[in-house]
Amino acid sequence: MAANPPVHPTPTRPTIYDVAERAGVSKSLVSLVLRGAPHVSAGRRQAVLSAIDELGYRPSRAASALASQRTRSVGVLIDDFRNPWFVELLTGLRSVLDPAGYTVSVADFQLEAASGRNPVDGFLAQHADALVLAAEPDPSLLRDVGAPVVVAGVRELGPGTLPAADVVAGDDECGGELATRHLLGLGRERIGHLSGRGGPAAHRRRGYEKAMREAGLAPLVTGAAGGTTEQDGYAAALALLAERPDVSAIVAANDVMAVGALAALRERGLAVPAEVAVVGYDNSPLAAYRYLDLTTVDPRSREIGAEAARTLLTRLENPDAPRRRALLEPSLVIRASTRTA
Amino acid sequence: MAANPPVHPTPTRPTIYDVAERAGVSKSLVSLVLRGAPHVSAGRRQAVLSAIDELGYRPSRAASALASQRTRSVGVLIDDFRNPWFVELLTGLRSVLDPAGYTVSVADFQLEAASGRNPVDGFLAQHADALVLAAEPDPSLLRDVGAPVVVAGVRELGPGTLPAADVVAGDDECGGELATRHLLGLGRERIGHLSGRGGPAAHRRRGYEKAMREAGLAPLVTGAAGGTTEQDGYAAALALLAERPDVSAIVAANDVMAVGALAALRERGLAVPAEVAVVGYDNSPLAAYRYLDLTTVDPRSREIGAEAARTLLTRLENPDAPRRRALLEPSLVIRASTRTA
DNA sequence: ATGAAAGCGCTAACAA
DNA sequence: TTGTTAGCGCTTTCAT
Repeated sequence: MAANPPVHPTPTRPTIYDVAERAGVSKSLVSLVLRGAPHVSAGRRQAVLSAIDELGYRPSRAASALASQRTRSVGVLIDDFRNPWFVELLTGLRSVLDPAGYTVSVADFQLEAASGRNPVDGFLAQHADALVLAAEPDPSLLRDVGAPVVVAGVRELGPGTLPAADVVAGDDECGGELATRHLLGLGRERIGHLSGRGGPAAHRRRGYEKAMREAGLAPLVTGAAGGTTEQDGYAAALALLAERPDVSAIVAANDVMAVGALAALRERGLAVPAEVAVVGYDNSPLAAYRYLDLTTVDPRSREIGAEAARTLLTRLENPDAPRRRALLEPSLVIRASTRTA
Repeated sequence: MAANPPVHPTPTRPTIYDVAERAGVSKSLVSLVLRGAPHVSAGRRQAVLSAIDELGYRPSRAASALASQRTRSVGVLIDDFRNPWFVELLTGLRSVLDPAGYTVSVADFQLEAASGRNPVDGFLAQHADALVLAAEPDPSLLRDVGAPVVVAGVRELGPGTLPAADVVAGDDECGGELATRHLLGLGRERIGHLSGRGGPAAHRRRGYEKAMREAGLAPLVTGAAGGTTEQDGYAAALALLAERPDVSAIVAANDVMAVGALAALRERGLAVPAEVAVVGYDNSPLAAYRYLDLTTVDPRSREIGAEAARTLLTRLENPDAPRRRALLEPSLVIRASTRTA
C-alpha cells in the first residue's frame, strides 16, 4: 500500500548526527562534548552546545546504554510506598548519586509483587548499574543479580542471602535499647513492646529485651508474629493491655504502630504520657504531627542513604573491594508522648 | 596491546545470539518468540524457551528500545512522595498498564526539583512512550514533550499549558460541596474552610463556597495563600479560630491539613466532633487511622488511575483522537470526626 | 514458518 | 584536537 505522507512533518527527535551536522563537526566530537571531555576547543564546544540547544536535542539513553554497556543509573527498591520513611533515605541517596552523575529509579516492592513481577528483574532489564535494596526481599528474587547490591536501612537479610551485598543500616538493636532506657530513665518500669515480623522488628525487639533484662525487669512483647501496620499496632497494644493492664510505657516497633497504640490507650481511658508513655521508631513525618507528637527513635535515614550511595560508588569502582557493613547509631527524638511535666 | 585473559570468566550476559545458537534457530526466531508472535511452530518455540531458561537470558531493554523506537514504558510524575494519596493512583494505573505490557516508572517532583533536574526530561531521556502527571507542574517543564501526556488527579493545569493533554481527575469542586453539605446536614452552620495554594485546593474551596452560599451562609476561608501541609493546616485552623471562635465545623483541603486542625482544636479545648466537626479530603491511609478516624472525601484515586491509563492507551493507539477530559465524582467516607451521637 | 540483513543512536578505540 | 570506524543487542522488513 502507498504510504500517505505524514500529516505533521514526522517529529523524529534529533540525534547526534543532526547536532554534528548543524555544528559542522563529527558525531564523536558531539559525544565528547556531551560527556564533558577535557580536550575540546572552546569554539567547537560552543558550536555543539548551541546546536544542541537550537535543535532541542536530548541524548538517547537507550543508545548510550547499548554502546557503553552502562547506564549510570541505580535502581532503588522500596519496601512500601505507604511508609514514608523511604523519602529521607532517597534524599540521602540522591545527595551523593546526583553529583556523581547517576540517575536513580525507584520501585515499590509491594506494588511490583502485587503485579506478579519481579522488581529486581525490572531493574536488571533496565540495565541498572547497581541496586539499592531498601527492603527485605525474598532471597529467591536475588539469584543471578549481576550488579552490585547495597542493602540500605535493613540490617540483615534472611539466612544464606546475598553474601556479597554491602549493608548500610541503622543499628536497630541499639535503637530499641535507646527507647527503652529513655523510658526507664523516666522511672517507668512496666514497659511493654509492640513487635512484628521481619528483621528490623526483630532487632528492635532484641534491644528492648536487652535493656529490660539489664534493668532487672521482665520483657513483655506482643504482636511479634503479626504485621507492622497501624492496625497491627492497635491489636498488639490491646493484647498487651489485656495481659498487663498496668503497663506504664510502650515501645513500638515503628511510628505507625505507635499511632495504633495511641488509639488502644485512648479506648481504655489511659492518658498519654501521664499514665502510659509511648515511643515510636523511624522518626517519620507522622511522629512530628502536632496532634500525635510522638517520641521516636531516629535511625537517621538520610545519612544511611548517603552512606549507602558512597558505598555503592566505591563498589562500582572496585568490584573486588571487601564487603562493607556499616551500622549507624540512631538517636532519640523526644516529644510529648513521653514528656511528663 | 594484548588483552589479558579475564580473571573471572567474563560474566557477560547472554544475548539473543546465544539463545539462538543454543536453540539451533536464528535470532529473528528468538525475537518472534519473545514477542509472542503467532506463527511459530511449537517445537521451535519450546526450544527457544528452554534455551532462554537455561541461559538465564533477559532481553535488553536498551537494545529493544533502540531498535523499535518504543519502550512500552510510561513515566509517572508524582507530586510529593510524602503525601501517600499517589499509592492508590499508582495501583489504578498499573491495574491496566501491566496487563497491556507497559512498565511504569515513577519520579517525585519535589525530589527531582531539589536536585535541580527536570523530571520530564528524565523520562524523555528514558524514552518513555507517554507521561502521566500526578502533579501540577511548572508549565515551562512541559515544552517540547514529544510524548502523549495525561494529567491524572489534578483537574486543571495553569493557564496556557499543554492544551493537548488529556485530563482525568476527581471533581474537586463537587467534593468540596459534598463535604460542606454533609456538615450542613448535621445541622452545623458556622463552617470554616482551610485552604491552600494550587489548583486542587482552589476547586475544593469553590465547592465549599458554593454550598455555603446556597445555604445562605457566609463562607470563611483561611490559609488560601499558604501551603497544604499538616503545619499549614494547624496554622490555618488557628487563624480560623481567631477570626471566628465559635466555628462548629471545619472542612480542610486535605487530610493532613485536617490533622493539623485537630491539633489546633485540642489546644483550644474544643471537642471533636461534639463542638467542632472536621472533614478532610483524599481518603488517605491517614484518615483511616483509628486514632484520627477522619471523615474525608474520597476522590477515588484508584479509579482515576485506571481511567487515566485507559486514556493513555487510547491516545497511544490514536494520537489524533479528540482530547479527553474526564471528571470522576467523589464520595464521602463518614468517620468519627463528624459522627455526633 | 524461518532466516538474512540493515539499521536504531550512541560510545570508544584508533587513526590522523 | 578531531574524524573514522566498528560494534552494542535487538527489531523488522523482505526473502525464502
